[in-house]
Amino acid sequence: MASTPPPSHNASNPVAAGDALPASSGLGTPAFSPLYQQIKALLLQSLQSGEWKPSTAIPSEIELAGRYKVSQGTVRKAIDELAAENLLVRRQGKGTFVATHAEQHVRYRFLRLIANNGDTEGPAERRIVDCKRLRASTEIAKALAIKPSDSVLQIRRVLSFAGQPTILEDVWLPAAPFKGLTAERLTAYQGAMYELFEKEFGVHMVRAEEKIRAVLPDAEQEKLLHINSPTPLLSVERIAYTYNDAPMEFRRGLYLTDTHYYRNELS
Amino acid sequence: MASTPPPSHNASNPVAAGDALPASSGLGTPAFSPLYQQIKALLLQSLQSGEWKPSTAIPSEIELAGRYKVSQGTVRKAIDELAAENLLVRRQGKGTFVATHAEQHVRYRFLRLIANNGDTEGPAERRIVDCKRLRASTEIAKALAIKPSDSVLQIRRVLSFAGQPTILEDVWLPAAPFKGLTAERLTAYQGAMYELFEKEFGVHMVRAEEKIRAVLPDAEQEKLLHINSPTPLLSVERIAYTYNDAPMEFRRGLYLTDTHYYRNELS
DNA sequence: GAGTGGTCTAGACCACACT
DNA sequence: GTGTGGTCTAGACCACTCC
Repeated sequence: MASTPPPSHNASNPVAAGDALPASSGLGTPAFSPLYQQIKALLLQSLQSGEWKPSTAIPSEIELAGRYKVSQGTVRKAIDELAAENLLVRRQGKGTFVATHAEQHVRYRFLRLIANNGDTEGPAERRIVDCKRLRASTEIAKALAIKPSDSVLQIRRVLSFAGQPTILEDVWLPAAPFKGLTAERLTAYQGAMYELFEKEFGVHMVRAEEKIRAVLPDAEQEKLLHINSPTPLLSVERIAYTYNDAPMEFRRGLYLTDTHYYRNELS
Repeated sequence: MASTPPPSHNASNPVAAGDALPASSGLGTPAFSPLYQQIKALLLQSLQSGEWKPSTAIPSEIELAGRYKVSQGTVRKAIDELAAENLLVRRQGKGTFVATHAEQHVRYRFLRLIANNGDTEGPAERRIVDCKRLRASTEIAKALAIKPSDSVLQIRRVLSFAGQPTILEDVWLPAAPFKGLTAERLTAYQGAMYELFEKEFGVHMVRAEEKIRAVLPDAEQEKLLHINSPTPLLSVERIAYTYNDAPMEFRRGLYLTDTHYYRNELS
């Protein structure tokens, strides 16, 4: 009994690593996938499908190990990666939780604008200027990976810090997943926009890409930001993605950078 | 022999986790430190001290495990973290290597400027405008964590893409570690600046922080970038850090963002 | 084939949070 | 105390690289 051979584990596993090993069906790579990656994919599926909702706990490592018929260590490694990607949050002694935008310290996770004095507060005031439904331009359609004929919501808002309008933002959303979103609901909601998306539409933004440029505002933009003299602004174009790497938001922000700056860490 | 008790490992270990466990010497936190963190610190020390040089292989996991009297798994976890921080690079079948700026695909690791058409090429031309030695201003001294009376090197250069001057950069370095750096050596060197720092001065930049704003250039800056009409620029202030988290460079870049953009990923 | 990192397991024990 | 994640170990086997 001391020499029980460990089960040749790739035999009866949750996901077959490959149907036939040497019979590479024309592809150059056999696409070997470690067990923990397969587990990770399964966990991801449970997140995508909404089986586990933001801020709730997922099953314990031991339970998941039993469910998937693998060791706890393998589940750990899968969860480790999801935690590193900010999809899950581990809390020792309590459990592993689905990440959310609805918590104080991560509320403005994607907002990199910091006050010169180091204050890391979110905007004090959020004013919805406009919210309307229209057809996607080719640019927007491309960013959101939808057809130009599809309809989108366009939201314009101004964020202020200490009474000073600092950010002018245009946000475009595919109309279908956000059916029922109006200027009133946006104005009424206390909290970050991504928090609203999560709670009211079940859309959780996972990651985003930004393209940053320096621009000069036009007359209308100057007016909304209370700018009198010629002032360069940061143009921040963002595409935000949800679980399955599907783009779910396109956003263009104009940032005033006299009292604030955009902070980035390189490594 | 099947029940050899595993050695109560915190007894004779490389670094004592704490001299006396409950005798918290006035501090609120006992500062429990896992073994792998201690190993990580030791590895970090070998990197800092220059014992292992960039692009060379460090000892194998098995050897390190023997050296530190811990299991291979513990060494693995320490290396995993250093690899995640881009200090080490793992290569299956070959070994674990000290990260370097001197490789094609990571040469411009900290340069986030991308051509609009997606080209990810580095600058085609690098022209050194000036390189002189002077006393640190209070701003520079603060950024570099040195005394205002200390001397620093100031380098000014222009980077061009496809013949078009696109980046105007001022770089400040503490004079001491970079003794002997001249405009001639900078001009002569083929490769990225951080590659030169690494090879000729043993200074390896590990991470950096950037503050980004939109600005309007003055007359001299416009001239150096061949700008005729009023054009807003991206101002990118960077502090770069070496192993021990010591600031070793302050840099201010002015980026032309008509043909390029600054790319950032959020997660 | 020998050496390296990569995966997987099983089991012990520690630190932390709730109750 | 019980349950959860966190650490550590020892050993087996796999995948990749080079000789």
